Amino acid sequence: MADLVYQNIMKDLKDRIKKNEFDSKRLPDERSLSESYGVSRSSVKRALNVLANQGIIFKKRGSGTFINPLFQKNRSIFQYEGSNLGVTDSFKSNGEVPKIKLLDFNVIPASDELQTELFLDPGEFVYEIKRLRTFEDKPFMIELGYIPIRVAPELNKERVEGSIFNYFEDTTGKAVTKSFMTITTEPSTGEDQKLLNLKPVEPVGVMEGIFFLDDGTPFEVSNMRLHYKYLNYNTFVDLNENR
Amino acid sequence: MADLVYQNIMKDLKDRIKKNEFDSKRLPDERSLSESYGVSRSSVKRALNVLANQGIIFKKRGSGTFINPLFQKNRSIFQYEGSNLGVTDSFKSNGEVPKIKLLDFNVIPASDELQTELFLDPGEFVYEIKRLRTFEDKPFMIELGYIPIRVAPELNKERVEGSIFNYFEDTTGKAVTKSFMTITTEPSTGEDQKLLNLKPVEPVGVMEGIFFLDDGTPFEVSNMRLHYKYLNYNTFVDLNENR
DNA sequence: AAGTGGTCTAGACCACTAC
DNA sequence: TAGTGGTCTAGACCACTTA
Repeated sequence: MADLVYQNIMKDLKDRIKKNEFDSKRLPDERSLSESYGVSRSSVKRALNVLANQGIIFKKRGSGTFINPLFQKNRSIFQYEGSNLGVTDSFKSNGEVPKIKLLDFNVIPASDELQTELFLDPGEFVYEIKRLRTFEDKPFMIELGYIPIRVAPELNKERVEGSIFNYFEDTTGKAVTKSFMTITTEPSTGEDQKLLNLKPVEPVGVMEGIFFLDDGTPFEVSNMRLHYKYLNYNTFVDLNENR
Repeated sequence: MADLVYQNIMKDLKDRIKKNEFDSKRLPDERSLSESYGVSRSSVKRALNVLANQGIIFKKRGSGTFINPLFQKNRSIFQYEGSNLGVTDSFKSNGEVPKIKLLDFNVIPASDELQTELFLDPGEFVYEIKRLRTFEDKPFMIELGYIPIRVAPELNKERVEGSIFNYFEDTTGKAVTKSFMTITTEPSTGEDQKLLNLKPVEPVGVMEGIFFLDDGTPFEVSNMRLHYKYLNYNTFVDLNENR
């Protein structure tokens, strides 16, 4: 894929961590890695920072770099890692691909709220796309998305039955790379129970988000209701970078 | 507080953005900023990367660095801004202070799992602290935490009835600044329903995490069961793994 | 004292955008 | 072609941990 030094090192280290190559839970020091990979220490640091931001490793000044023991524990099939955005890419694809059933597809005027969130002018139109995602014949997510027609004028019924992000990137070369997300949970509604095969006592996880293209253009507002067993959101927070 | 070059520049730029100083929505180029701040371009880049990772600016190779219009137009979407890790500080902004009811407080040998997660040697002890958090007399969270006695030897019953993070920072000068969290949801158990005043059909949000000190020392493993109306997690994701 | 990660510099070259 | 952000280097010095 990429030919970037730091990304290659990052991927290599990730693989080696997954293979338990560093049984001591400790990585070699940065200067050694720099030498063994034949790159500058800065590039090693950059690779390590990416892994640290994903919560895979953490660094202790003065002592070394260590593998996060929580990283491989508790992995469900569907998992947001902060390293993927869309649903399609969030599956540990062991060959099996999630499927989509289109429930509803309309073009409607953007509400006030959507105008604000998608940065639209009054009177602009959006696609309203309601889909049910299934995996191995089990439904796990009801997705209600809104995409401005101005941004993606070529959507149609057939195209939204697959990954919209992938279709958009393939045809325009523009990728969806950023998102704001809000995660909450609710008791399931009658519709949730019917579509997701839930008992009344079983809840849904709700993920609401705005997705952006790399240049900052808002691309989609999405409301995702997940079967509670599939909500598994991992996140690493570092306060030093948040203010 | 900090005397770091990139953080000072980051804060300064954030202030200037909030003051609408860059009316054109476009920031000066990196080389100009480097010169006007009297620092290297690398430091400017680092400051800009932090802002980009917070979704406040977007960088477009070849054209420049731009302010996210949503940040100026609707800053409330950026709720994560200034957010804190601990429960106590999350409420401070509203003026109200949450209260704590201590349910259980023990010192026990660390289980194998805790040894792994907190980087402990066999035979080490941890505090087991079970607390109920209430806000305006309404309980909203059951918190089960484990803290190594080696890290915080001076805890006692009285002290864990307040904010442990704040107490620890006040007495040692070391702050809890990082966390790795997994967010899920579950139907409520009988205990949840009793303590959190939930109906059987109402779920809990579950946040499990390890909290770290700034130097990377694991400080606490925590399992938090939240009244579903209080689980509200905001996050910004940027696929471009910068830094 | 030795070893570790953190910060910062000065500069080279590359990739993309706009004109 | 000029200007922008992206990547990468080689090295200096600092702050902290461990022995």
